[in-house]
Amino acid sequence: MASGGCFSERLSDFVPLSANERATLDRLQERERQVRRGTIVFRENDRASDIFIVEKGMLMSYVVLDDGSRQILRFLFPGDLAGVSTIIYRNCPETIEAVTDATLCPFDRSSFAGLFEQHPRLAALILAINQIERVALTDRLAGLGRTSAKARVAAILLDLRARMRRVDKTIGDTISLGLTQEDIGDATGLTAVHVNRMLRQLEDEGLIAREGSRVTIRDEAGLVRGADYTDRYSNLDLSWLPPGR
Amino acid sequence: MASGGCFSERLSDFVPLSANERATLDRLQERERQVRRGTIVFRENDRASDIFIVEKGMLMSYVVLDDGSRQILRFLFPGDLAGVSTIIYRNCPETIEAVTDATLCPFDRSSFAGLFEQHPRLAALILAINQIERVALTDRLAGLGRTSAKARVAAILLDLRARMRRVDKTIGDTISLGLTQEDIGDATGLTAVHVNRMLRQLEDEGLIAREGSRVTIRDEAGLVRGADYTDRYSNLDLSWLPPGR
DNA sequence: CGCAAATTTGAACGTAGTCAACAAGTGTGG
DNA sequence: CCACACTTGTTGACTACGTTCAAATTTGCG
Repeated sequence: MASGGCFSERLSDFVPLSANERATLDRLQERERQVRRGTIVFRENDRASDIFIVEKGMLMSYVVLDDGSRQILRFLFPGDLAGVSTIIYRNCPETIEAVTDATLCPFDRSSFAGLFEQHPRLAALILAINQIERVALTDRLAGLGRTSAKARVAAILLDLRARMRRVDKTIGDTISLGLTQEDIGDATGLTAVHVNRMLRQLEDEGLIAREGSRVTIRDEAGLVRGADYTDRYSNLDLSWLPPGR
Repeated sequence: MASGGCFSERLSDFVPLSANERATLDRLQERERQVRRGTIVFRENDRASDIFIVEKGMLMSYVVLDDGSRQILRFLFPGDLAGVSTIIYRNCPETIEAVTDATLCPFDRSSFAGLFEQHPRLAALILAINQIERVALTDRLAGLGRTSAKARVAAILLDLRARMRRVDKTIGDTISLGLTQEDIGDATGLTAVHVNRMLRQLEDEGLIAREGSRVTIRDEAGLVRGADYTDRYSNLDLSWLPPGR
C-alpha cells in the first residue's frame, strides 16, 4: 500500500480531486490480493466476480475462440480498473491473467454503485476513462483490420512503452516486455513465427534493438510513422465534468 | 418525435425507469436534426461537438488511416448514443456518417454532466451500456485478429440483423443492408472483391440467399457456428445499479 | 434512358501462415 | 551447482488466404 491509492493517483492525473474524493477512492483499495505470474484471476464464462484495481504488476485479458486460438484484448497496468464488464454479465466475457507477479485490490459491485450515488464527478470521470479505453480499442481494431504485420508489431511496442512509462516515469527507451513472441502474436493477430520475423526486420532497419527479452526503441519517429500510432491520453477535455463533492 | 424518446425506450429495455427518469431522458431529445444519406455528421479531427442520440436511420463511424484505407468501427441504430468519445477529446477521434437518411437528437456536454449529478442510476446504466459496446468491440477485435474472411462476413451479417431486429421486431430473416460490399470490406478488414467472393461462397453453401442488396439468412445455426458469434445483449445482470430517483 | 457506381469474375501476386528442425534460454530437482 | 527438461526463439522451405489489377456486367439513380 506504499503509493496510498494508485487509483486515486491515476484519476488525479486527469483532474484535481478533493480530499473527500481521494478518501472514497482509497477506501476501494482496502482489500489486497497478491497473485503470481501466470495466475488466472478469472476465466471466461466463470460466474461473474468482483471488479479490481491493479495496484502493481502487469496483466492481460484475452478470449479463446472455438478453434483454440487466442486473442489478447488488452494489457493492464497499475491504476487500471479491470473486470468492469464482468459486473454487467452473469458470466465473464473474458479471461484475465497475470503476466507478472501482481497486486490487486478487489471490491464489489455495491461499492461501485455507491460511487455513482455519492460522487457524480468521479462517476463521470470513470466514464471518461472508459471512453479513452474504447478509443484505444478502436485504434487496435483499425490496426488489425488495415495495417501490415510490421506496423502492428511496431504499434504494440510503442503502446507498451507509453503505458509502462505512465506508471514509472524513469523508464526510458528500453523496456522489458515480459511477453513471449507468441503473446505478441496473440495481441496483434499474427503467428509467433511472423512476429519473430517482424522484430528482426525492425531491428535490421535500425528502428529497435534487442538483447534477450529487452527491447530498445532506437528510432521512435520511424516507428510512429510506420504504425499510425496516436497517443490517446493527450488532448483531453474534461472541463464538462460535474463539480466534485 | 413519434416514438416519444427512443433513448428512454432503449434504456427501459434493460431496467424499468421511473416517470421522472423517463422525462429527464426525453428532455435530451428536444432538439432534432435531419440528415441525408451520405451526410458526414462530424469528421475526424474536427473540433469536438455535441453528443447525439440516434432517433431514426443508420449511421456508421470510421477512421481513415495514413495510407487512405478506411476502418469502419461501428454501426449506429436508433436508441444508440453517438459521439460520447468526442466530448472527452478536443478533436473528434472518428468520423460519423449517415448510411441512410437519419434523424438525430443532439445535446451538449452540460446536459450529460447534469445526468450524472441528478440521476446516478441512469449514469450507471449508461456506463453499463458502454461496457456492452466495449465487449462488442472486443468481439470484433477477436474476429479481425483470429478468424477467416468467411467468418467475418458471416459475423457482420448476423450482427446487423440482430441490431436491426432490436429496433424493428417485425424484421425476419431478410434484411436490406444499405451497405456496399466496399463498406462491408472496410468493416471486416477485407477488400470489396474478397467480400464478394465470400458472399457468393456463403450463398453457394446455402447459408444465405441474395437478391439485389437484400440478404436472407437461410441457415442461422450454420452462420453462427462459422462466425464465433455471441449475442452480448443477453445474460445481463444489472441488479447492482443504484436506486432510481 | 443514360451514366456512374457497384458487382462479378478471372488471373497473377504477395503477405503471412504452416511445418519442421535446431538453437538458445530458463527453471527445476537431484 | 550441474544436468535435464521444457519453453521460447530462430530460420528455411513451402503453402494458402486474401489482395491486386483488369475487364465485363449489372444495378440503380438522376
